[in-house]
Amino acid sequence: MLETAERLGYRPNTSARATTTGSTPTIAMLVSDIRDPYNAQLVHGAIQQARPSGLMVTISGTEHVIDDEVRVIRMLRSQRPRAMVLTGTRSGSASSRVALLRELELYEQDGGRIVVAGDDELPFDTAAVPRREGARKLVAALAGMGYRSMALITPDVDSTGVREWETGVLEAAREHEVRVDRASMVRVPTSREGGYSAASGYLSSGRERVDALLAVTDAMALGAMSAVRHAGMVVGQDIGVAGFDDVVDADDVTPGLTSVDLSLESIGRTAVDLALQEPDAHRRLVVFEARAVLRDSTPARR
Amino acid sequence: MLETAERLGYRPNTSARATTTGSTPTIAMLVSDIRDPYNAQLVHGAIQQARPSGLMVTISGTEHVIDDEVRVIRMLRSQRPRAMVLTGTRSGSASSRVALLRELELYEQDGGRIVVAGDDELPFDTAAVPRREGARKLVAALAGMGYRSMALITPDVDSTGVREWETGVLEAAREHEVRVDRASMVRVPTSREGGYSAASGYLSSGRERVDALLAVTDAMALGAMSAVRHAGMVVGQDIGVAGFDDVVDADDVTPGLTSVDLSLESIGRTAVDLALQEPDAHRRLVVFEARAVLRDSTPARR
DNA sequence: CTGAAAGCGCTTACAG
DNA sequence: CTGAAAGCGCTTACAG
Repeated sequence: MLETAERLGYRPNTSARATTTGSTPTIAMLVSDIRDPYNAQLVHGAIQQARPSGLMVTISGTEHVIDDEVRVIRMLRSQRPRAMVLTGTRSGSASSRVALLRELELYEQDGGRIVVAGDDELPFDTAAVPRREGARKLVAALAGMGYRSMALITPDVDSTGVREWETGVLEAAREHEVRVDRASMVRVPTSREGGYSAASGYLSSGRERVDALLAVTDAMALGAMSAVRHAGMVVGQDIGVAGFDDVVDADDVTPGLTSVDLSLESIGRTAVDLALQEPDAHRRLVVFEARAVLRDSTPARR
Repeated sequence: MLETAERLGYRPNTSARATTTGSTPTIAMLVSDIRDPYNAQLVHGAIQQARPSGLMVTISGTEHVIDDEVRVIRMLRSQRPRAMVLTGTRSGSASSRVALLRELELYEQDGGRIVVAGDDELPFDTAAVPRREGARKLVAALAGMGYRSMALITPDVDSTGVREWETGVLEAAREHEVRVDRASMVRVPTSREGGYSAASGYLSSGRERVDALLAVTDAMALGAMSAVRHAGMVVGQDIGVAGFDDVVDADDVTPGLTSVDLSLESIGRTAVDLALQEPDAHRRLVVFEARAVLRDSTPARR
């Protein structure tokens, strides 16, 4: 009997199973763009953790706009995934936010589990990206190496993630007596180009030179590095540049880019882990360790 | 009635639907490692194409070993995905290959569609990566810029993809009277480190210097670039280096890496496209255009 | 054209 | 402990 099944290549029908159990053995991840190494690391961690439990991971693209996310979640609900993992940050009106929470609540009522792998801004179990701590550690490390003044390269969209980073930077700056020039920087798109234009704008502004440029993502920092070069200066020597996320293959850029390792892969794994745990009365919040990774783009001063 | 459904947040149950229709509205992609930009581009293309049709994309990790792939496909069959998209290359014994084909055949008998996004080495509809043409174009372009001799950095695993690349290189080399030093290179892992060790081995071998080093992936080429630097030479000036895949953000490496754009994203899209077409008596093969992208790592000679 | 019934392949509660 | 029946939420073929 069993061997007949084996011979015929029988495989149990997950869908049929799911119609009785009420859920499908999959984890649905909502990710903005899988080509972004930040997201790829999260997803990779999730896949790793899901596989031993026989769970599939599905990827759905969402923009950072809540309304779009709501639409995706509605679609996803049909699928009855065991869990949804929300990543990234989102922006949108208050009413959009209500729609999002409603959609998620309906999903939970159906027995779905919701987990956030990212910023701690939604009322669900979350594996939190340690932006604030990471920013603090970075600034502390730079201060220890003699950096006394910094300018920040920040995105034009406001989000919890960016605020956390800024808060961390400012806290550590105050603590270590580092001057932060905030006013000077325009807010730019979270991209390489954004970083480039912000940095070159700053360098040509005639403002007092700062010891280092801090960008909220590695991509922006790379743009800033190239702006520094195009301004005829040497990164590291004339001005330090640091990123965030530690997602750039350090050996591929010269000089190596100082950044902050956010242990994204572990966050992805933990998100799945949380998803597989029974829901609890109190919300679970796992915060990871961040680690400043110092490279040649910020050599010790003097 | 309908509005009641709407108010209660009703969503049709895909699993129940699937138990009657026999398949699930998902495309299952088998990918080695989603963190590899090569794979991320394929997957991104697939997601783009799948979404308008209301299809989810699931990602399963596989090593490049057939037996592992067979295991994953068996699992996946339970899911009854509408289609499976195979990527990458695979190696394994003849009997493993038989097992793979059997598993895939069972899946097809169940009404599943199989599509390859990668090398043309399996008897299914395939969106083919234009490695051979790409290699030809690269060598032709370099020959046109005065490169007369090249050494190849090749992987230690044999695969259709590598053979295609080699074939393309050799064809174009013959045509344009470029000397290819094959014997000298050891076969190395397909990684940055592999590229480094192959290149440094070559440079310290005392062999006659060649005009350029050609690597079968960008990652290997990056390793080669750093080996060149560590050998006290200047990439581009003393020796050219070229990669393949055009997956490296060119602005982030100095000098920019010459490579070949394989239109991976379109290949991902097309794979889904093929998956959604009715199976046909004759196998469909879509071959894409490759494009040599010349950058500073291979300046014109003289 | 409409509506009730049968069936998809499972799981689970229940009778024997 | 085993095995037949009911039920999961759909689709589809069929009777009215």
